[in-house]
Amino acid sequence: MNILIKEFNKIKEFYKLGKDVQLKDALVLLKACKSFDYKKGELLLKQGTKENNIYFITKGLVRCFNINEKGEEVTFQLIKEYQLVGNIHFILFDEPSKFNYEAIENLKGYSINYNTLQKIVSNNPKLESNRKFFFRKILKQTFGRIDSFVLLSPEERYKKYIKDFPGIVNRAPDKHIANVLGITPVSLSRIRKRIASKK
Amino acid sequence: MNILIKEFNKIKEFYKLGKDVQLKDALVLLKACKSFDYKKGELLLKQGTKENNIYFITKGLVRCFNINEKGEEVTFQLIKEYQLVGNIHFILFDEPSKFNYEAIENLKGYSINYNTLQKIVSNNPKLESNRKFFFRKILKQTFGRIDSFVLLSPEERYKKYIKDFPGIVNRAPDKHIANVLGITPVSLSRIRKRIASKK
DNA sequence: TTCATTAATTATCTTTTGTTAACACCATAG
DNA sequence: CTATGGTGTTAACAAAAGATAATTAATGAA
Repeated sequence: MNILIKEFNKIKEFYKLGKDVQLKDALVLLKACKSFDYKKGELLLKQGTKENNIYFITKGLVRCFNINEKGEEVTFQLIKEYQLVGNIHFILFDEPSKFNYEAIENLKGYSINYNTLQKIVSNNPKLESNRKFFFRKILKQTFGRIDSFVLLSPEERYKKYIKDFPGIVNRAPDKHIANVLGITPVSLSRIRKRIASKK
Repeated sequence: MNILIKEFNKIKEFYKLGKDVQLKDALVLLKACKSFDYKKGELLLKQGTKENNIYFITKGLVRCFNINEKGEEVTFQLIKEYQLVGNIHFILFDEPSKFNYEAIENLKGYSINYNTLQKIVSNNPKLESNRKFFFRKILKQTFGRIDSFVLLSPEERYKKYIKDFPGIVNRAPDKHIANVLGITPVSLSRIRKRIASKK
């Protein structure tokens, strides 16, 4: 129970939910979840499918990547603890997922079917009125990211990334970080060196 | 009246609203709007404010730009006919706008206060259930844009832009287009030349 | 129309990035 | 323990982008 409270507060903080949402409101939801365990390397969601589970990560790191026509893997983003993983292309756009979601560390968390979640949320006014906060968080992240592409150089973007997502850089391979920043791994290596030599 | 039907259908198409929304549902909203007219160069919304009007553009082009600490103007995006202009930072995040919104062509359209709009929409189930389509459209655009930064080179990004937003390139100054693509105007000019010489 | 201003192109130079390949490092399976 | 595969760094070169300035083109106001 203590662990539940802790995790609930983390979600609340991360998604900036309203102060009126209490653990008891969320308990209906949490009861409908089942806990999961993925080993490093396993896939949570597959590209091209309309899989419909939502995963809430309590431990571990998820890589969201696309396999393009040339067969290359391009990492779109990295998702850490207390964030949600879901088939966004299906949920938002009713399209097959453009991404694979892979555990790049051993994972723990809770999952729920999106339809089930929808039903529970619709039947609970407090949860319903907090739905928008999740969209806001996602929109804020995506806007901030476009900002960083429009306004910043790759080097500045890297600095911003390690500031905004502390620790991630040490947990994921450079080639994935490079993808996220829109540059090559070689270039990332040089940027690192450049920054180090300036100090 | 005929013009209203035309414009309503354009909104419906652009934001991919549900097929069950009829003009009569939207009429409640449209009646609460007032038409506006801005001359080229005028500002619809100012950076740093919490202005709360929504503008629906029927004619003209709007530039959304930020003035940074150095006093430089950086264009974030260009908004054309049948799209909505609103203080997204205030509406979504309850923060002052990071952007100025400027008419770069003479503008015509309809505007409404966001609070008024909210009330009308909440009281009309058909409109309420279509609210999400606006968020979807915005999210889809922002996701697509991050995609293009992660996956494409500046040259490819430019090609994609003229494909996705045909005509815009001929209506806005290059320096603004360059900002949107995250490159310098000089670089855009070279990209143009390069593409032309390949053909 | 002319003049003044702003924008776009071109040129030059420097810096950065992409590409490819070699090499070193590390983990781990055999 | 060695062999293997994956990953990060470095090198060398080509291509592209940034910065700055000069030139040309376009725009708009008087």
